[in-house]
Amino acid sequence: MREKVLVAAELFAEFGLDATKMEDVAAATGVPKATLYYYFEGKEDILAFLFVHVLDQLGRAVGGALRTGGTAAERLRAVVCAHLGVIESFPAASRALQFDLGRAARSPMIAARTEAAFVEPVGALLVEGARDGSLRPVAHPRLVATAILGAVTTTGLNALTPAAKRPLERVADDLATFVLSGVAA
Amino acid sequence: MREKVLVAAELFAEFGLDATKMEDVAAATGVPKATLYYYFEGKEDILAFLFVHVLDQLGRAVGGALRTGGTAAERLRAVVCAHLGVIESFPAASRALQFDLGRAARSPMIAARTEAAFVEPVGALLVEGARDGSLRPVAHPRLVATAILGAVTTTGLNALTPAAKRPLERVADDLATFVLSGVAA
Amino acid sequence: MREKVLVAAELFAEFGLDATKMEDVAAATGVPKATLYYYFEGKEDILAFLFVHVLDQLGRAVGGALRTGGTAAERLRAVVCAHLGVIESFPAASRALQFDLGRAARSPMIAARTEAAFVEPVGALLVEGARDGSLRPVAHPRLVATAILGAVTTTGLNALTPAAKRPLERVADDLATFVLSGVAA
Amino acid sequence: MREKVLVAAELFAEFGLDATKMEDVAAATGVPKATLYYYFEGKEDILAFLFVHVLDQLGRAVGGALRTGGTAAERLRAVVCAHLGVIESFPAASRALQFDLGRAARSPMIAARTEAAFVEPVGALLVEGARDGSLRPVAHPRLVATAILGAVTTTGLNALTPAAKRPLERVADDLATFVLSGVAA
DNA sequence: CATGAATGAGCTTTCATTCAT
DNA sequence: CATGAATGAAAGCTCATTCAT
Repeated sequence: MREKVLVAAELFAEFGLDATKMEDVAAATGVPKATLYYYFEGKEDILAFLFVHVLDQLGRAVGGALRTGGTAAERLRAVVCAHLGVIESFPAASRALQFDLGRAARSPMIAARTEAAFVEPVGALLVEGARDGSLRPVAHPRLVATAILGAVTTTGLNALTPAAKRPLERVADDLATFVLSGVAA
Repeated sequence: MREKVLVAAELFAEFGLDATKMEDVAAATGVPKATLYYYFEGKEDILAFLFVHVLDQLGRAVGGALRTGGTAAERLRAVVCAHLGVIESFPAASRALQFDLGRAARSPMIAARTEAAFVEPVGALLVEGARDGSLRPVAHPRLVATAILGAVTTTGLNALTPAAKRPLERVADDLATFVLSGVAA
Repeated sequence: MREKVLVAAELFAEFGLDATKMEDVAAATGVPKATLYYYFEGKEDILAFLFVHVLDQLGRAVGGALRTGGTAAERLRAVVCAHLGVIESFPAASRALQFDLGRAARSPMIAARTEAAFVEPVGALLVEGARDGSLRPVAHPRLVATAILGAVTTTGLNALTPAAKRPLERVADDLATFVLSGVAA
Repeated sequence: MREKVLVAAELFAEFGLDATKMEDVAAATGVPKATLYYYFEGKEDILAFLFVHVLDQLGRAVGGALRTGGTAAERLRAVVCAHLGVIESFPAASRALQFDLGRAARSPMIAARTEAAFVEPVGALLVEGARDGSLRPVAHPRLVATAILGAVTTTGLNALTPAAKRPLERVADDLATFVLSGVAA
């Protein structure tokens, strides 16, 4: 029942929270406005549901990539691919999420879930990589993990979403190489 | 006169475009609502003014960094520092900008200016670096430039904006190293 | 079954008809909303049930007082006491009733029952008293009966309902004396 | 400007607070809905304005009657006439007021103003009458003042408002006589 | 008999914006 | 130039009520 609103992600992504009217969500889902209020607290609650859905997918994807065998470096590459895969699967919801990523105060819950789904596990992976020798030791793993999150998200949204999209693999390859090796010669 | 609205950047950053009422802007600036309409087309125009202001600063900062002497690699490092500097100088406006970065369709003008201020010159720098041998040749310079933009912006907003944060230099150093060398050993 | 809603009188008295939601009545009585609709036509029907209940009590109380032996004056005193007794027994419902007493058009049924329960019999008592010599002849018995109704109701609700209530007897005594002798020396 | 809503008293009196829509008030006054909100906090604020208006009139009328020369008894008779006069002048608003008289908690302000406009001064008059010998000493002046308020209000609304209204003087005379002499022989 | 689930129909309120002065 | 006053246009949300089970 609640899942029906997933098709409204497109709306929120395209127009944002405020420009998306409950009327629109009702029209897009075929669920009467009053019924939406029967299942959700309000508009923000619907958006939160969408976000949690995407972040859960991200968390699962990242988790799966981490459980891959191989060195930390190999697994980090897998994380980048998995992350891009989620963006490709839920482009609208991912874009919607991006809007509010910075607005941390607005929803501590979102910030916390982002932490748990990405920053925390990737930070740990960086530490692990420094031990197994496949990654360079970094002074502040979480800061770098955040940088990776930003790089992948921004690139993914720009390269995958629009009409003329490049194949996922190409982007993933370029991006993973950038993350692993940087741009220095 | 128009500059007076800069103090309202905080509002837009904190609450977003729609949740920020003209009333609030009037209260924050001390300029009567009707007078704001005398100087601006409307609410969006005020926000655009804010964005253009930040993007101009960014463009100038990036341009200055590019005119620095040294190899492309050295100048890229300078770009990262300059970018972080702008975020530190205008944290609120930068955060506000971040909200709408993904909402490309919303304001093609913003997308164009972001291109001109960052993606385009940094992409060119990457190509130049490949020639002078200080940077690794990359298949898609703009894609990598976008990744850098995302990495710096996301990290900058997370590491610099909130209260008790690390010194700019530390963040800049870690981040530039990540951009140049990646995380691989 | 239907009597279960009597506990909701408090709600109607406190908040009025419109501000009292079926939800609230359901919560207060423990009877599910849909079940209330099984036993009542709707919200107004529930309120009507409450009113009829009180007015029946009032009618019975007044009737009882009238059948008391003694002069008309003595029986009028008994009526005042009985009326106050009903208000004391059903303070909430009495207060709720007061709200709608003036809104005559809203419910002719209520007006009719008020007539039948009080104005009519008390008016007759006044006429009777003029005959037996215990009461002063009045030009318009119903008008005076209405005045008595207003005096007792207003005083009763003000003196009995609130926390620091005086004993019923004291109020009844003062009030009956006022009704019988007025305030002239 | 604010006075324009006085013509809406009829609506509130006829239908009550909740059944009277802002739309109706706008239509009745010719003032656009949004403009009503420019001058009033909301619907309740408009009703409060109406009440205060009537209570001020009542207070003034009572005050005027009290300043009349003569014994306390004579002045009490004047008070009853003045009170009925206010009801006759503002029948709609008076009826509207009656709805909420019992709902004290809802608006302590109304209760306080009723006190100040009627209960308090009339109570004092009763005490004064006991001194000048024109009125019978009563144990609880305020209680009796409340009874008088109820008698006059209830009677006034019932006898004056409806179509077939009796002349004010007749009602006033009967009522004043009842208040002064009661119904006993 | 009872009731959980679902919804149609509105209404209050909020603002961006305008314009006479 | 600047602004206080006024308002048109919307939209979020609530609830009484229904009905299948």
